[in-house]
Amino acid sequence: MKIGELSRRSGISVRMLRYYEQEGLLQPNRRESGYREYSAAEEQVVRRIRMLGDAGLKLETIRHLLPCILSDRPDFEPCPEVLATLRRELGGIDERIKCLKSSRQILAEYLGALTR
Amino acid sequence: MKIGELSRRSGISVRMLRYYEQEGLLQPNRRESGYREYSAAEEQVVRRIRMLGDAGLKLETIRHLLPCILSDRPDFEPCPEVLATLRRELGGIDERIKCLKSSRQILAEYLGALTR
DNA sequence: CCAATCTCTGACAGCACTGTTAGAGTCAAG
DNA sequence: CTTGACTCTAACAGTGCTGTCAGAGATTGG
Repeated sequence: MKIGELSRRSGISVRMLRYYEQEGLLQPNRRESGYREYSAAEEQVVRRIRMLGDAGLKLETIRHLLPCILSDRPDFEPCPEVLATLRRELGGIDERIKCLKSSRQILAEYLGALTR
Repeated sequence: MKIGELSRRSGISVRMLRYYEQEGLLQPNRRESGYREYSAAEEQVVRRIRMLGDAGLKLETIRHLLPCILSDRPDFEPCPEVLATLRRELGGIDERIKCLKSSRQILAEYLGALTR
């Protein structure tokens, strides 16, 4: 599929799809004309990138973790650096979830008090 | 307390404390010299700002919610706009938590597979 | 074949946040 | 009172992400 359709399907702007590529997160095939051609697999990758991005990971971090999101099962010897990144980001996500839950509670309590 | 001490205690840079003020999130008293003087209450506000910020809320949003984090119980008629902001941000936080949990699962599964 | 629509690259701009630096003034311990 | 540490304001810089625009080429339906 061409970039416009992928954009429509994924909700990610054409601009950002090209940016993902520029940052090394995607390598779509090209037609002779130069047009990018995305596969269904790439659509899935894009959705995961987006999900991790929304979770607060930087694209550069996501790039390091690409091997993890390209295959469901590891089929290579895990480089210790990737392992470390994985653990670090997992910790960061847990931290962020904790923050969000605290914040949520503060706001929810307040909303409850307001609407009682 | 002066800005440096607050920075040390809260872990927020002096630069950012001044930025919070610039954005209307803090109004510390001033000594005659011009030095900012922070109260213990303000330290708590700063911590909550930080928490909400880490959770992904923009400072501008946090500013709208300030009344909610300044007092534990509402003592005024809730302006409908604040109410709407509150609901909207609560929804956004829920969404973000969902995202984070999904992402966490992807990474955790992969880490599990790698270290098995 | 033609026109409307899409895509390409490259550049510029903007936002939100954060750090750093400079030059001037303040504070506090000795 | 002197000195080193702190603070003030203002400005500039940089990062990460995102939009937009311009000019050229590709695609496709009629």
